[in-house]
Amino acid sequence: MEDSTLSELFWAVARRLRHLNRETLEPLNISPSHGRALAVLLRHGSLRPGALAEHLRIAARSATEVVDDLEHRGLVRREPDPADRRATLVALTDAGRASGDRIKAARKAETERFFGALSAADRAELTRILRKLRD
Amino acid sequence: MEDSTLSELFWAVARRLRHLNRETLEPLNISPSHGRALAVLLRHGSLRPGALAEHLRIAARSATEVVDDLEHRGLVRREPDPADRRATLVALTDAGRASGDRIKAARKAETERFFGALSAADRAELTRILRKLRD
DNA sequence: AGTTTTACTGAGGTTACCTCAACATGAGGG
DNA sequence: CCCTCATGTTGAGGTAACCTCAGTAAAACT
Repeated sequence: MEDSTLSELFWAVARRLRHLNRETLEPLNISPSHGRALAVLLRHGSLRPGALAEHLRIAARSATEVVDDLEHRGLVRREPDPADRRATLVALTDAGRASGDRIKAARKAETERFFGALSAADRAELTRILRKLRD
Repeated sequence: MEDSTLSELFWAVARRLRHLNRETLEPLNISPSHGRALAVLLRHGSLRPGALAEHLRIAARSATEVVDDLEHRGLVRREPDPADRRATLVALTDAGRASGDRIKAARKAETERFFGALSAADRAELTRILRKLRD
């Protein structure tokens, strides 16, 4: 990786962060994509599969699959949507909520571990610059 | 995405960059992973599948697959390694070299387009900070 | 009432990886 | 020289996380 375009540097960092992420999730027995789904449900409460898909930016059909898996693991439960008989609501079970909380905590610790290598000033700079790139 | 931990900000940016990358590669009819392999071959010349795998940080078996695809598209060619009869060398064909050059140019333009939103000073800062995170 | 739209899901496909085992060759020891 | 062990590649088969397309049921509009 003798390369030094900004893109490649960026990807090298992304790679490290992704690995770290996988490592923090592994002991919780949760894949990154399931983790994301749990986080969304934790933030927004019960959602229809379609809405969950939008939050995760995946196709509705793929959300069905994620929900299948989570349901199979007892982390979510499908309930009929009282407002629309075509629809289903995906709700966290107690186990799911507990799992989600653990994930959130682990993720926070991980972020601190990773970006803790930077000074407060550098973190602020990075935040400022990344915001520009995001928009 | 009301969230603003540094991790999530970072991923939001990564997402934009990945999309841009896919867009630049699409008209060249090359998938990101094939593009990476071509880039490695362009930089390092003919390589054994195993060595290619190391550069791409994937399993040797997976490199076989990438090479299969590229060979099928006429972008690389397998040659016997004169130094070791167990081994094979993966060499770029003329078409592969041309394709690799086009990719390199497109990628460079893309990087400039993306990070061009930043001032020179910001780019320098970002480089400095990302380097710290990479190591 | 009839048509169109919306919500979900079965069937089946894709990409980009993986492990494991087979097979050939190479390299070192006795 | 033979035997064992290591190395390089690949067939077989698997996985995660996506996708599209088509079907069914219910809702909404005309």
